[in-house]
Formats: sequence, structure tokens, C-alpha cells
Amino acid sequence: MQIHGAYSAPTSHRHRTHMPEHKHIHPRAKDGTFFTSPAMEDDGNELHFCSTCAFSQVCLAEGYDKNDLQDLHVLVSHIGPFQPGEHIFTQGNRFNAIAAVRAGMVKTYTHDAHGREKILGFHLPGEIIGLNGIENNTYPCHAIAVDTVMTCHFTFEKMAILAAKIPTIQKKLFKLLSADINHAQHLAGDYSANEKMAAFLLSLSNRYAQRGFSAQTLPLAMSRVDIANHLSIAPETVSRVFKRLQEKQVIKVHRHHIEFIERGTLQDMVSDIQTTHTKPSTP
Amino acid sequence: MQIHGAYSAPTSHRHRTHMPEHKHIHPRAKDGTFFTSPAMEDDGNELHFCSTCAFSQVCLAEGYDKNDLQDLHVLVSHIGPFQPGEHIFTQGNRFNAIAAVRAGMVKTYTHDAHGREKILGFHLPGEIIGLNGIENNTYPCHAIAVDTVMTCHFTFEKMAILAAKIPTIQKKLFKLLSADINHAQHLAGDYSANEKMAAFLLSLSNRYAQRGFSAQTLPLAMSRVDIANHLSIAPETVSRVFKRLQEKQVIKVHRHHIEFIERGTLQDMVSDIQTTHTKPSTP
DNA sequence: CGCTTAATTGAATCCAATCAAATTAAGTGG
DNA sequence: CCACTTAATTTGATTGGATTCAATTAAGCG
Repeated sequence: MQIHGAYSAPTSHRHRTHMPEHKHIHPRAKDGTFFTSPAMEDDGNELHFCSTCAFSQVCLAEGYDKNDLQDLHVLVSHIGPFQPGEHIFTQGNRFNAIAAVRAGMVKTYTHDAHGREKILGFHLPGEIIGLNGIENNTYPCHAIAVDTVMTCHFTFEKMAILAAKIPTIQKKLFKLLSADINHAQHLAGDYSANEKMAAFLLSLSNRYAQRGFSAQTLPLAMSRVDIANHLSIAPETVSRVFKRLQEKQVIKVHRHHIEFIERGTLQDMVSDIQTTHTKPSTP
Repeated sequence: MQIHGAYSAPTSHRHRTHMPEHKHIHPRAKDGTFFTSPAMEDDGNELHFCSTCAFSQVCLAEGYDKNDLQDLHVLVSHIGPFQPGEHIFTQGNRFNAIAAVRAGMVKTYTHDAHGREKILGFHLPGEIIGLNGIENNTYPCHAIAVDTVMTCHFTFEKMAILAAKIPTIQKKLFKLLSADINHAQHLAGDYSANEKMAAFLLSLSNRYAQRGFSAQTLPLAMSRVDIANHLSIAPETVSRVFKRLQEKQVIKVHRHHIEFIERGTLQDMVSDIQTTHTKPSTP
């Protein structure tokens, strides 16, 4: 960005951000160890939700699985697979639907005025994307497949109608929206590169663990540059933090996955930027 | 922050953040010039919404002003005035209502693990606070009066019921939620102190202008430290940026208000962190 | 196996934080 | 209303973490 006129122009960007062309990314490691999701086996069909779906628990638990499942089914369409680099939706497109990730990893991103890629989030199966499009009836970001991705799309209008009929659905939607606010608020703030990385690793790990993956091992489908652009740090810094953490015996860095050695240390590094909200439970 | 030992506790903060005791803050300047809101004159009563209220337009425009206004009225309670430093709600409290600011300025904030105050936002009349409490049925932040504040509280449960009956209300709620996501997402990201300040000033100014205030003049009810904690920069930096901007003839800094001289320069400084979304209009 | 891209490593630089201190407002009590 | 005390803000000097620049190493792919 330059401040011209009165301001002498700082010609250089604060970050050198590679502006990738979004071509094919390398598929995941063939080693299936880290990538087979227990949760993905019962993956839903024309009559049932995917087990990972944010709405399935709600509907099934509330006895809305008969008629209303049918209703919902009208507005659910399974889409995919998307190959790495393919867009699920595009910034500027008219907002018409929210999407649930069924399989794979989706990243949402925009560009700032400098042209730097700003990654809003990485989204795992069961997570909902596109809610930020409601405000202006336009997606304010791109959504792109990091690896091979399957999604469900819910026409938002129909979803809203259903929400009006089924309180639990409405509540779920409100909660999802609210959760996104909180998540985004956690991302903001001034944190050191170490803290950001620690929080990022823990957040991802926790979310994977919720889905039945090992908590000791963390697949990293995205590139270092992606991590950097998500945390607003330089890619070189990502490298260096990984190195330091490995030297300190906190984690073991393999190419595209991380092993946790001393998870506690990471947790100590994190202040309040955790994505996983620990709900007040019995002490 | 450094990685010492096997991560011995990080003793030093990244920012020295004064942890204020939230006692009385100086009341606004007696000079009414900058503080008389045209929009505040018709301030609502038992039968009508405040003209600034986020929901008033919706209801009135949709012809829901007769019966449903009554319905709504059940769940609306005017509260206040809050004196500077008084809390509207407190972090950890059970979430039961969202609030609309009627008059004055509210700031929402939390503390990170370092004890630093992290200010989520400053909220003007007509804006809704507390939506981030939906997720966990608990307010994840404090809301405190910056100056003398009046609010309306909407029991969220009743609001949800009403939303189920009146599609426009539901839609409005969804949009408000979604707007908060977008707002929070704009706050995140790596920006220079100059950019942050420019964006902050423009955002506030635009929001005031929407409410009928002069676009040339901007009241700054909050302290420099508050600005700093909102933008995640040091208070000294706030001072310095003000100074530089003044030297460059971009703004004129008076104690608690700003005059815009070269608004264009500020806009050039801002990349995409603007809060005001320019909606696609006829070109 | 060579080619192209991703990731790492090293050295230099810079913006903003921190430390320290002066200055200006604001608040209080006589 | 003034002298005094305290808090807020500004200003200067220094430091440091992370970016940037530069170059090497590793990996993936045809």
C-alpha cells in the first residue's frame, strides 16, 4: 500500500505474499494413516445427513428425521468432488447457499488491497462455510479446495424458512453464526508468531480429534505459505517456528504432518486465541 | 516473546497494557457541537422504536408496527443511563439478551491470558451488542459505558420466537450476525499502525456520518489507551500516528476530537480493513 | 533424471514495542 | 480560584521480533 501525496510511499508490502495461481496442489500423502476419517464412513445419502453435518445432530436428536428430513432434503445437495485448487464459491458471487464440508479441507480467503492473500480459515468436515455472505448477499471471500473435497449446499432461503418452522434449526443457525464471530475475534489481536502457531496447531488438532483422529498426530494439508497467510506472518517465520519447536522437543515436524510431543508446552504458549472453547464443566 | 527453556512462563507481555480500574472517565466535552445527535431526538418510547434502532426500519417498513410492535415491546426494555465505567453486561454472565445502544458509546472487551485488555469494538447508537454470546449462552466479553449510555435490551429467546413468526426479523438477525463476522474478520490481519489508525478513524467517522453527524469532524470519546488496545498497538504509537497525520496535514488532532483535512489520504492508507462495506450500487 | 516449485536457512533491516521521562490535563481540597 | 496530586498523553532513546532480501536445499512431477 502506498501513502502517496503527503506521505512518502512505503513501496514495499508489509508481507511479501506470494499470490498463488491456485493450480493443482499435491494430493495428500499416500500414507493413509493420518487421513482416514472414522467419521467419514457413514457419509450420508439421499435420506440421511452425513454424520459429520452440523445439522444432523440437531434434526435427529429432535425427532425431525421423518418429515422434516424430507423438507431439508429438498435443500440439500451433495456436491463434489472438488479437486485441489477448485473453487467451491467465489468472492463477489451472489450469496445463495451455505455449505457444509463433507470431506477434505476447504480454505476461505480474500485479498487485501495490497493483493496479499488473507486466509480466513481452514474448514474441516462438518464445518459450515459461507455464513459471512448473508450480510451483503454476496460472498465476501473465496472458498477453495485444499485437497479433494465434498460438500453439501443448503439454499439459505429455504434454510431460513425451515429455521422459522423448527426452533432447533434456528437456534443452531444462530449458534453457528455466533461461533464464527467468536472465532474471528480470536484471530484478531496482537500475538507473537510463536503464540499464533501454537494456537493454530492446537486448534486444528482439537478439531481433528473431535472427528475421531488421533490427537497426537496432525495432518497439515495446506502449504507453509497458507499457514503464513492465515496467521499473518511470513512463510519464513512459519519455518523458523517449526524449527524452534522441534529443537525444543515440543513437536516433531514431518513434511505434511506434525507429531505432538509436549502438548502442554503449546498450551502454555497460547493465551486466549484458542478456537476451541472449553465450556464450563464440572470441576 | 521468546521461547525459553522448555517454555518457561512468558513473563513479559508483548504490550504493556494498562489494566484500567474502570472508574469514572471524564464526561464528554461540554461543547455540544460534536455530540448532539440529530438521530437521537426521536428517541423512541413505549410505543415506538428508537429511530436509531436496528430493528425499527425492519418492523416499520414491513408494516409490523401495530400488533407486532406490541409483541416486540414485551421484550424491549429501555435501560440506563449507565455512567462512564458502568457495565452493561459482564463476561461470563449467562447470555439472555442482546442490547441495542440508544445513546452514548459502549465498548466491548475481554482480557487475554496475559491480562492485556483486548477491545473488540466501540459501539454507537443503533448498533447491537451481545450477539457473540449466543454460541455458548454466555457473554464472552464485557460491555462497558464509555460515556453516558442508554440501551434497549431484547430477551433473545423472545426475539427468536418473534423471528420465527416474522421472516424479516429473522433475516435482520441473520444479517446482524453475519455483519459481525465480517467486521471481526476485517480486524484480523497484519496491518501497519498507520493503516489501522486510518481505518479506525474512517470507520468511526462513517458510522457517525450515517447517524447524521458531520463527516468532517469526529468525536473521540475513548482514551488513547482504548484506541491502542482496540487496534493492538501501543498507546505511544497512537500518539505518534496522530502526530504524523497532523504534520502531514491529513487531520487536525484536538484533544477528544479529530478534524479531517484530507480524507482521501486516509482512504489511500486503508487497504481492506474498512468497516463500512460499500455495497454494489448502480455504476 | 532434469525441471519447477516449495521449504529452509542466513544476514540485514525496519517498524513498532519498550523503557524512561517530560509535559499537559484533570481532579481535589483548601 | 489556586496550589497540589494524580492520571493521561506526548516525546525521546533504545531494543527486538519479525520481515525482507538473498541463496540454498529438498521435494514433487513429467
